[in-house]
Amino acid sequence: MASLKIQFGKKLKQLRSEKGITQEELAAKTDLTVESISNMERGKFGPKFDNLEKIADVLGVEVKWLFDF
Amino acid sequence: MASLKIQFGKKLKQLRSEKGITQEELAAKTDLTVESISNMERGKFGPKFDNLEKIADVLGVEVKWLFDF
DNA sequence: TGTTAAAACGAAGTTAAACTTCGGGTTAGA
DNA sequence: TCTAACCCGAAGTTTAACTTCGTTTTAACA
Repeated sequence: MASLKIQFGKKLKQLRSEKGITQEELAAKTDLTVESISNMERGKFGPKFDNLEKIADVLGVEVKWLFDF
Repeated sequence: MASLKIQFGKKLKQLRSEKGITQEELAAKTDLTVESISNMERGKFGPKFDNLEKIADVLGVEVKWLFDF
């Protein structure tokens, strides 16, 4: 079973794609860099708590759906 | 609407209580201190990603249920 | 009332993971 | 080709998570 970071990354990428927004747009709206978003989607690291909330807000989903896998 | 840390903290406390385990037991099984667990439950800070996974494991729930509120 | 376990709480210091920056490489589509 | 979007590694920075120490509170119980 893949690690939580990997699973979270895949879900993040999936939800972002479904919303039709780019990594750059997500980065801008969360005050993060594109590299950080990329790293999250590839499971290199997970977001800290405050950014988890920001990401969910921008994607327009509840946090729990980022962990629905 | 309460912040994510506050909501998460309340949910953590609720799930831990339901399982009938103390903060000390949870701390021991997650390699954290009692103070850290206490701080999380009171919304002072959220766990980092790796510890989020550990906490869910010890409580015997999927991560997403820690964000179900 | 007195005792104890469990948890709350604050302050101050440490650590490590999140995050950035820089550079180059890959993929997919027009 | 050309370009937008994304991948990827390495090295440095930042800051929130985490610890440590100490005190206080709460609730349950003899």
